[in-house]
Amino acid sequence: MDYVMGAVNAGAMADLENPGGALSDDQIDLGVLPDLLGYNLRSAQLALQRSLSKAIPGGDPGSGIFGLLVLCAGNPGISQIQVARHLTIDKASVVALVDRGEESGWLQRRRAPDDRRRHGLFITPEGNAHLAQMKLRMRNCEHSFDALFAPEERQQLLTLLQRIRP
Amino acid sequence: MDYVMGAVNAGAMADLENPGGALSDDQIDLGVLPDLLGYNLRSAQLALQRSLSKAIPGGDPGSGIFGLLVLCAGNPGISQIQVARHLTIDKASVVALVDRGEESGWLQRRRAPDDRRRHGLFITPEGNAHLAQMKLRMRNCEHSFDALFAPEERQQLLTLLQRIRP
DNA sequence: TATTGTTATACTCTATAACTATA
DNA sequence: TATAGTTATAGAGTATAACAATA
Repeated sequence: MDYVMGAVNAGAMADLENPGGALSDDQIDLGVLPDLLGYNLRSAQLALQRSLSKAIPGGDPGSGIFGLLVLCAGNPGISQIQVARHLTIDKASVVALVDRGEESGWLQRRRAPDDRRRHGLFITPEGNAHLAQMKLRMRNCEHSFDALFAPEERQQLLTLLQRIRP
Repeated sequence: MDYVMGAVNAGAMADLENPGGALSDDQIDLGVLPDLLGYNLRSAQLALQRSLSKAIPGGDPGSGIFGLLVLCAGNPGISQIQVARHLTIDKASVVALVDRGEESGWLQRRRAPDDRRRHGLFITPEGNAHLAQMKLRMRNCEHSFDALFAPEERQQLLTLLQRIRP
C-alpha cells in the first residue's frame, strides 16, 4: 500500500508547498519510476539508441537492418518467419525490412526448392561488406559504454537482461 | 578482428553446408547479437512492454501517460520542458502527451503567474485515482517478472541500467 | 487445414523545423 | 536574444487483419 499511496501523498504535500512557482530541475521527484524495471529499461535503451543512431545509420542492433544481416550472414537460407521469431517481431514487419535490404543490394530472396512457400534469405558480398563495416562501428560505439562497467558487471547485465527475453 | 569476421566465416561455412533446405529453429546462429548491449536491451524491453500493454492500456512506464502522471503527482506545477528532460524526450513530444492527459481529465495546464511562458502541470483527483489504479496493475505486472531474479539481482540490474542513462 | 509470405492499414513514439508569446 | 510551448510534418517500428500460394 505504501507503494501505491506514496506519490499521491507526496503530491498533496508538494501542492501545499508549491502554489505556483518554478520547480528547480534537481529537486524533481521521480516517484516510483526509478524502481520500475520498465522505466529503467526504456531510459537505458533510449540513451544507447541515440548514441548508436548517430554513429551508425540504421544501427539499432536487433531491430532494423543490422539484426537482419547478422541473421542472414550466420544462417544462409533462413526464412522470413524465422527472422521474425528471432528478432521477436511480427512476420509482417519483416517484409519491409527485407524489401529494404534487397533494394540496397545487401541480400536476396530465393524461393526455396523444397517448399515453395518459403523465401530463403541470402546475404550478398555487398551485404557482407556493409555488415562488416556496421559491426566495426557498432563495436566502437558499444565500447564507449563499456567504460561504465567492470567486465564482470557488463556480463552480468547481459545475463540478467537475457532472462527477461521470451 | 575475431569479432568482425566471426559471423562472416560462419556464414560462408553454413552456405556450403546448407544449399537450400530448411533451417531448424533451434540451430539458428544469432552471431554477435547476444553479446550486444543494444540487442539485449531491446529484447528485454519488448518482452516487458508487451506484457505491460496487455495488463495496462497505455502503461509503458516512463513513456506515455504513466510517467507523465507520476511526475505531475510528485511535482505539482512541473513545466512541460522539465517533463521532457526527465522522460528524456523532446518538448514537442510532450505536448501531445499532455493534450491526452488533459482531454482525459487527469491533469490540467495552468499558466504560471510568475512566468507567463510556462504551463504548470497539475494532476486532478481523477488523475490521482487513475494513477493509483495504474500503479497497482504496474506493480502486479512487474511482480510477475520479479520471479526471474533474486532480490539483490533485481537491484543490481536496476543499478547497472541506471549507469547507462544520460 | 495450416503455414509462408504479402498487402493494406493504423497506431505509438520520437524527431526536426518553424512559429508564438513571453522574458 | 533566449526560453516555453505549439504546430506541422515525417520517419521508425510495430501490430492486426485479410489474402494468395503452397503444403
